[in-house]
Amino acid sequence: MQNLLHNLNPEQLAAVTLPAQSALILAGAGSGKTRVLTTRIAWLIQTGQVSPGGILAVTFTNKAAKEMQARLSAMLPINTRGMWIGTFHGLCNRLLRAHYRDAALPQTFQILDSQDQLSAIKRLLKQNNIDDEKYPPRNLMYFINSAKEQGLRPHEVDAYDDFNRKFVQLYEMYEQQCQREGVVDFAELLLRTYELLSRNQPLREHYQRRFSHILVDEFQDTNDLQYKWLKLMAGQHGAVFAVGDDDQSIYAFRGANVGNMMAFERDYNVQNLIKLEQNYRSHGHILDSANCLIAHNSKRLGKNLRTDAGHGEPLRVYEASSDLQEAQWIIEETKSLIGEGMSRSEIAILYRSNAQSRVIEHALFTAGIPYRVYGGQRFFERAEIKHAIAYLQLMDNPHNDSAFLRVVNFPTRGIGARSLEQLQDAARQYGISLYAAVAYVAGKAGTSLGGFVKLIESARFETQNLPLQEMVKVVLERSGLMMHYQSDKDGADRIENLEQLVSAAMLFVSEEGFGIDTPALAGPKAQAVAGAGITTADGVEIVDADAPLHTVMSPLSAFLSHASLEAGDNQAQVGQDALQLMTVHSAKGLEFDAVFITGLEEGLFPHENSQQEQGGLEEERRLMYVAITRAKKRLYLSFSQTRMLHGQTRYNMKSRFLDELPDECLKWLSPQVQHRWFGHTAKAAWDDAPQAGANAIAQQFSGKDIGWKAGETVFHQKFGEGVIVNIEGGGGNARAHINFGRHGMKLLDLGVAKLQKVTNA
DNA sequence: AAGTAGAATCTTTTT
DNA sequence: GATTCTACTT
Repeated sequence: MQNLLHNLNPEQLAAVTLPAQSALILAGAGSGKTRVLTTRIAWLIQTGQVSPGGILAVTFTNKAAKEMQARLSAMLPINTRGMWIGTFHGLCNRLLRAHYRDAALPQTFQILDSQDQLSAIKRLLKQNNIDDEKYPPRNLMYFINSAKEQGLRPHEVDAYDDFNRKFVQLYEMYEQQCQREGVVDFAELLLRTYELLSRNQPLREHYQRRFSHILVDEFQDTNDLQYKWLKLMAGQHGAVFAVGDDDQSIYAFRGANVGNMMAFERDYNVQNLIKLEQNYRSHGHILDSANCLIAHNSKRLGKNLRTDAGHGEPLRVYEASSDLQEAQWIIEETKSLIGEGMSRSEIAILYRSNAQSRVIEHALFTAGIPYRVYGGQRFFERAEIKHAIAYLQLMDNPHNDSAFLRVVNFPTRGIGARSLEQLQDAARQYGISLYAAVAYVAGKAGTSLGGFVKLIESARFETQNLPLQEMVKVVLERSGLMMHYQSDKDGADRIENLEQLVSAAMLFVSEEGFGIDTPALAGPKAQAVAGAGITTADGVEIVDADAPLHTVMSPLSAFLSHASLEAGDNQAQVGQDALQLMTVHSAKGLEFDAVFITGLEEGLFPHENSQQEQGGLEEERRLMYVAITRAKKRLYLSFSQTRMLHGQTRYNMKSRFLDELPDECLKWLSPQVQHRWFGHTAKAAWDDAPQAGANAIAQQFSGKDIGWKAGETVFHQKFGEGVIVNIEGGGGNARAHINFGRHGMKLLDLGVAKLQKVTNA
């Protein structure tokens, strides 16, 4: 016991050892959140308050779930494999497999990832001759997902106008299509499980009894359905231990509702609210800046981070003349950090949007500095992998039309649009899947399609007794995928990926406890483990969904779920010591010795699209808060006067977030190019000057030229600071478009408007 | 039926 | 600027 709890600070200790009641832990950035969560579980088990089977720990990402599992294994002398630790979606998948009949799903139901879902929607629209200009597939997808995330089925959605009614109708048709095909999307996993448990009393009560302790990570990221799901799981007596940070809520755009934290406090009458405010990550100036920035938000539960570390270095702020020069500056600074002995992997370069990485990558590449970009394409999202998976999907569930269409003519086997049209007509006529409809198509089309069906069937027959990895191997050959990429001159990488799929299958099978000799199609062992089952009042035997996957599904089904739920690594070349490039979103949860936050410009960060959204600015500010709190020792902030975006040069003003940081924490670095336009370089002693000094207004220039140039920052009595975007006309009647940020774009007569030059740094 | 040229679009992202 | 989708050609 002693060793479990030692080194916890008073708040952490209080949280870990709370009585078995619901609690809300407000865990600030770098306050030891994961440690509290895992120690809480270990403590509950070690003190005998709960058995491992009584714990349900829910996370959002597979990474977080794995980390929790790993830490627990280190803390406890028991096998943590049997514990229910996973993502919302992973846990739902497991439950639905075990209770597939009650959930009205085929045993081999398959999971659509977002790509699959979008193509399913496009197919639906095309099939029903619906104008996708008027009803864009993306919007429909968003509509469907947000309805599901609120727990709403089509008939429950408020259809307030004709347009909306059409969406509702399409939502209904989409559902029918999914049901027919035996596929579920991500939101459906949650909703189906929720409905299963709310309708089935014995089942619900069984799980409610079982899970006496429910622990939730990143609670601020839960959506409405996830909140309802948790509530249902907990029942009247379950203790929910929710850990989160309202200031780090940055996923509202995908349905997360910070309001769930307040709702939780109210609904559960939470007596135990503990704030973890002691930060173990960042130096003082960095933390003070973060606190000061986030204080500008109004809707907060209230929290202020503190540290025992000293002030440390000031935040260095740099104004570049262009995005290229910003990248150049980053390189100079990283070189000097590396020179000081910092390792490259401890330096992160953050940006608001992916488009910004290109310039930086180019500069790093030219300079020969190794770097790693996060957020690229992931393993299971690669086209060749998706193709291979589609063959496997058809072998497990031939009614998956998406999978059918993906590979029916890939590699090409002479089945074109006309044959498929015929097939789709037949399928529609009989209300069956494309695969089943093949039998009804006659003539030449029928022959080539029949060949495809034979291919799938014989592949299934040949591999029925083979373990998964062998099955994958056979499928790669029999499908012709290997051959196809072998004859492709740029196919080498794809071949390599396909070979990696075989290793992935092998690894999966051994890690998930299937045994590497188990046939891929062997049914779940759950039925055999009768002891785990319970019998309900009406005599129905319930086979309990035990934690390990092999008790509820076949290796193939499990692997296919895995491919959808865990798209794999999205980081390139792991291993070598490289700079870390990523968006601010993907940096959440990580920490680095040194962090660069780049592109701090109005329109970029905060992003212009956030202005229209309710609460958009506050979310952007939380995003900035997340970015700042990633840094341990050094923080660099930069913005640029000009930037190439979407093939156009943009002139942005510096981000308002820079103005929201305390002057005494900042050190403005001298700009190099500020006054080159006027033939001389102002070399003020700015190096150590705080912002106020650097913001000094330069004297007005007079002379023959009009004295203004695009990209310059100016000051206007009424509109404040703005950036000249372009100048039209000349001499006495020159006019300029000036971007005043919050006040919008203005067209001003340069002869009339009383503008002052601003040389802000 | 398959490959190629022009047009539209473009925050953030996990499951 | 770069990708992705549609329309057109062969």
